[in-house]
Amino acid sequence: MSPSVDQFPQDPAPLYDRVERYILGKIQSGEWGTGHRLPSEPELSRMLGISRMTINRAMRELARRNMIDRIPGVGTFVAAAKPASAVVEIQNIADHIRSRGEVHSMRVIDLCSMVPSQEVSVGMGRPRKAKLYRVLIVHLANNVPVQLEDRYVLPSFAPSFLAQDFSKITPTAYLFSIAPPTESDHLIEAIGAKKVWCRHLAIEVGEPCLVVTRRTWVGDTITSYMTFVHPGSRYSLSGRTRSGGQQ
Amino acid sequence: MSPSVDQFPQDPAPLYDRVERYILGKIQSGEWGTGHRLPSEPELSRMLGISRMTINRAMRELARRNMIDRIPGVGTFVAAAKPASAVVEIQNIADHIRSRGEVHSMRVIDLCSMVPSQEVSVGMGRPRKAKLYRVLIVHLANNVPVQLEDRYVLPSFAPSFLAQDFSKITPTAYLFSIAPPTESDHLIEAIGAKKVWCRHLAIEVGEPCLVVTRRTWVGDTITSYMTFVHPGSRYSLSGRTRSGGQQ
DNA sequence: CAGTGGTCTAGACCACCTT
DNA sequence: AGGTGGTCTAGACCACTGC
Repeated sequence: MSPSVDQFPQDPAPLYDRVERYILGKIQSGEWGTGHRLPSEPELSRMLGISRMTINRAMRELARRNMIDRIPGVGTFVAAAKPASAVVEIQNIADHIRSRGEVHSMRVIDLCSMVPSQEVSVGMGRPRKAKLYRVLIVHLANNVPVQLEDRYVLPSFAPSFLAQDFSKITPTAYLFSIAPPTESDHLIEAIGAKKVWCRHLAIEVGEPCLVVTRRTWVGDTITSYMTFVHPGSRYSLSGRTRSGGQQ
Repeated sequence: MSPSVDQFPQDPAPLYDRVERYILGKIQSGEWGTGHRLPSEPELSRMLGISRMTINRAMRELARRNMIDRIPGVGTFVAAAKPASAVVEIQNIADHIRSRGEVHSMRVIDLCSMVPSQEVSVGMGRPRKAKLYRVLIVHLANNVPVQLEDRYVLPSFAPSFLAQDFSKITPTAYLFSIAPPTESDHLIEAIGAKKVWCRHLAIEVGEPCLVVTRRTWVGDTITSYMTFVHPGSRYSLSGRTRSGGQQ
């Protein structure tokens, strides 16, 4: 008896989709364990009575999802399960606040052109005494401060930066409108509140803060360097992940 | 003059790949701005002298990457640039330590069956007084404590949990060997050190700690609930993101 | 050498949208 | 009715692998 991909004949799903699930079923049931060699494309094509192109599309999709490994000239194999890389998305603070039904507002503390600290200069790969635009903003949720944003921006990237009203548009949104970042990195730390932060966030010195430091690239140049300081008691990051690997 | 996809005739890249880059070029150069309607598949097929199936594969790939929006019966449009969702991966602590060239070791403080706190019971959706397996471990990097792992495990998922030697295999690795999690969620907070943590991590009460709370699923059941406590001064999370959206 | 996956084509049918 | 994307097929050629 030839195996059938049609476990649910009335299923209107595309054929390649059903082939994917047919293969996934074999893997998840354990019938095809890690490292097991799958039937070749022509073989599956004959077995299921489906065109090779359709089989190919299904397997290509599974390979993209790292469920199987394909080696030209050799064969196709069930991939080893890999740890789901737990992931946290750093959301836009304004959206995050609004999504919780709270009111987002901003208070601009400083907006100027200045020579930044060496940490920032080095982090952005700028000459020691090169000036950058800088904005210091407090983000409030229902009038309670939840984030202190300390941001430096490459003047040549955003020449009109100093003319913006950052109580109305977030620096993130403004810079995004010039050009969306192509890349970014970030560092998350727990740090005791520094004295400078306290008056803006209405917290005590030493109180645990969640600090996110982030750089954004547009092409090859670093366009912005920023630090987000959140009172630990009023802000946290969360996320949910479907397994990236197998199963 | 008909446009050519062959800007680099000696380029050995597959045709669909060159078609993708041809389209991306139009978008990134601004010639086709956000919302611009792309030529239809048959149209591009004629324009470039390439089979419709190949055009389709290229466009399907671009749609998967959210570079274009496709509406059956209507057309294909340049997608709006979306904020790259900055993302942080929560790495396996042992790998993380080793990748920095340090020596990872563990000290088991507790391994037992117990009724957990209500927070854990509720978090795992268990009856109020149901027992769970629990392990409390300190992870050390070069003999310096960097993580306190407080983990609860569903007994029916890992019946032999209490018989393991968790100074040799991490709970994460052991549970993974039973069945890789299919899903997980997580919460990252900055919290002042509680008294219980201090002796294990060699820190002072109130010192800022980076706390990650995580649950893992296998199928529909929550198999494990864990809290990772890191001294803020000795541990941080980092990551890098290529833009998820456009350009 | 035969077998594998990677690619490409021409043509076809379909459901859906717009006119 | 004509256009659009979605899918599927049969057949073809290729580079590469392993025997």
